[in-house]
Amino acid sequence: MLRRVAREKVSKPSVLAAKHLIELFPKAPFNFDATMHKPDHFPSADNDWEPGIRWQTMLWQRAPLGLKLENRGTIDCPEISLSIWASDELDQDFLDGLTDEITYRCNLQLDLSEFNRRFGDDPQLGPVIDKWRGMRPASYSSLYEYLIIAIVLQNATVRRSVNMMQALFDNYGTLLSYDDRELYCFWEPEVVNRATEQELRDLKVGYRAKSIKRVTEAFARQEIDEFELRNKSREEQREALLALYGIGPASVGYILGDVFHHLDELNHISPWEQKIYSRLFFDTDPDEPVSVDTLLGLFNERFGGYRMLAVHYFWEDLFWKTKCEKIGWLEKLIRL
DNA sequence: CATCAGGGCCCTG
DNA sequence: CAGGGCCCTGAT
Repeated sequence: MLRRVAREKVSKPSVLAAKHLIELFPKAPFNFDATMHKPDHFPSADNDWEPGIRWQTMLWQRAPLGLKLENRGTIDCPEISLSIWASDELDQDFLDGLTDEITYRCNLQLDLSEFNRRFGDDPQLGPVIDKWRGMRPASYSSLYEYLIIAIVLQNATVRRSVNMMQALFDNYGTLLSYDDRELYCFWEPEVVNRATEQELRDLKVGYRAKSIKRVTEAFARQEIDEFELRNKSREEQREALLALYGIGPASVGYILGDVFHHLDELNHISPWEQKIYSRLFFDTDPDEPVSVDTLLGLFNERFGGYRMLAVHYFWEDLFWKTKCEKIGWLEKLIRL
């Protein structure tokens, strides 16, 4: 049987000419870089970062946008300058809605004071909070987009996830040009919904093609609504997400934390995470990790109410360190 | 060259 | 509820 070769899009980028500027005021304390860049995320063509600046594409109200977020403040007096590029002029209603959405996704109004008060003196967490004070978990994507990211993460090394994501952008994304750079913007679910499972398979996503297809279909048919889900309970959200084909407890755990901001969500620890936590909290050899139950018990006892947020601080701290220093034991666990 | 596990999940028995 | 299969890749 002949296999169709995936079509490579070689279209020129669409140039976004119209520019708008908005000031955002996150709730202090706010750490710009630790919120706007997560070194544990695999690099993808829809965003870029350098200290003080994050570029991010965004599909909002069917309009592909180029965003640039720039740090204009300090941790205790935060301010973000948000530049927005679009193909056409945007009206005030659109900009207001967009501002609200970015504020939600990036968790800009999160009040960290109780967390800081409660754990500021913790011998292990306290120093990490001091170091990253104002950091918060954030999602830069819609729920649909995050689900796609979660699917390409499954059972793959980082390099493979990067390749799968790039192939999807090349074929279904929109290449945008703004602020002297070219970044891909996500597709509307309808676009991938028109593709066949075989077309997706030809992008070397493997058996994930079926999951991508089924999840996309659920959004194209509007069987799942991110904004309705935001107002439901954590368990209702969990149930709705688990009902999606190809989405299991590991993906749901990330989504409840990053997308829906549940700061106490931590039920699932995958084997590679187990090794890293064992080393961090019990100083064990990664080859002989402590049990998942032991780890969950420890988190529950020490960080109850903020399990996900607390672990997020340790986790990000570790991955920031890997940016500038070699951590031998960790490199084996993060397979590139 | 072959074999295998990987930042899961589904399905089967 | 334990375990096999799944796509592809790069490490061994």
